Amino acid sequence: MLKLSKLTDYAVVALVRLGQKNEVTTSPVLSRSTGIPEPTVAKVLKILATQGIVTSQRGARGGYRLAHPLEEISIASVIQAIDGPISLTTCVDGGDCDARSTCGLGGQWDMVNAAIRNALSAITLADMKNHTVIDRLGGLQAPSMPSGPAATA
Amino acid sequence: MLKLSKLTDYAVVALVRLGQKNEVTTSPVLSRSTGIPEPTVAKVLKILATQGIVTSQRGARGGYRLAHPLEEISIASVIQAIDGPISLTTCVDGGDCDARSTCGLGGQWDMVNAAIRNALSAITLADMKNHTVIDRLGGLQAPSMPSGPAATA
DNA sequence: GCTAATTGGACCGGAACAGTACTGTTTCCT
DNA sequence: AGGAAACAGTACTGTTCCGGTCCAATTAGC
Ligand code: FES
Ligand code: FES
Repeated sequence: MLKLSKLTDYAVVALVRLGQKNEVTTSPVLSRSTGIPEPTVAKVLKILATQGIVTSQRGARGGYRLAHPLEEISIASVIQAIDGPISLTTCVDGGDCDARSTCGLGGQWDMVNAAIRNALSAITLADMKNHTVIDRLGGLQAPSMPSGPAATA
Repeated sequence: MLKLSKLTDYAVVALVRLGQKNEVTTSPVLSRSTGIPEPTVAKVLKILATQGIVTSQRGARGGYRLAHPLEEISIASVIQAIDGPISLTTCVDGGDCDARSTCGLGGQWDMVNAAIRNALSAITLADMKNHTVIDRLGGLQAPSMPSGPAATA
């Protein structure tokens, strides 16, 4: 349904919360503070650690800390860390599409895909925290639409 | 992975092909012309028919025809017809998110979701056919990005 | 050196999707 | 009228992927 996994949603919440208290934080603490189930938030942080979004400190008195400030972490990077690369269709980036030769849509999906990716890259976690997403998206509505699409609902 | 289902990909290909020959076309013909397996393309067209994207003519010499010109069919409408509504996270539109009260991201996802939806609504199947997607997306890149996000890869 | 705390990685169950098959209904052509 | 062609709807099956759980590796502190 063009939806991203629930893990990604959790990741954003956890990261924003991590950015508010700028110190090493453990999974249980983050779980209590966000309301996300403890095992789940732990898993999310584990993945984020492997992707370099957060740095981890093992052992007692360990925990997680942001690798970059919130302003430098884009939504896209979080999505790609959890859900994998942003690829609307299988045929972007030379995917193994069955109807490659006959479809006639050569590479147009790549454009759409890149547009989505750019939009998501422009939004940072700081925007999510400060509720300033709308500012960044000001130019996102299609600029010129001569013959308005009808079947949009 | 923020990917839309393969059926949607097929639907776009089939619809563009349908728009090229502006006459009633059968599933087998469309299958041969697009390279999509016959049962699959049939299933896709059936769904599109129920959603009013195409009109169907039953019986011998029957087939499918576009209900609207290509210029009036947006990518978003096709996606919604096949994959259901565009909802990035479960918490858009009053979803049953577990951490609603504690997450602190009140409604920001709705903004992001709406942006994606608007972008996809601005692209029509005619743009896909004519390879003019890039034109429509010219204003999609975020306008101002003072402190560029670093972790974008 | 031992214990406790915490991350790291592997495992498993279940839901959603893609694809297939079958039956029924409608329409055209002979 | 009869048969063939094509859509409509439903049901089924195999597979993939997400979500969650469990145990092993690692480090700080006493
Ligand atoms: S290459 Fe995938 S549909 Fe054209
Ligand atoms: S409402 Fe879903 S994460 Fe905040």
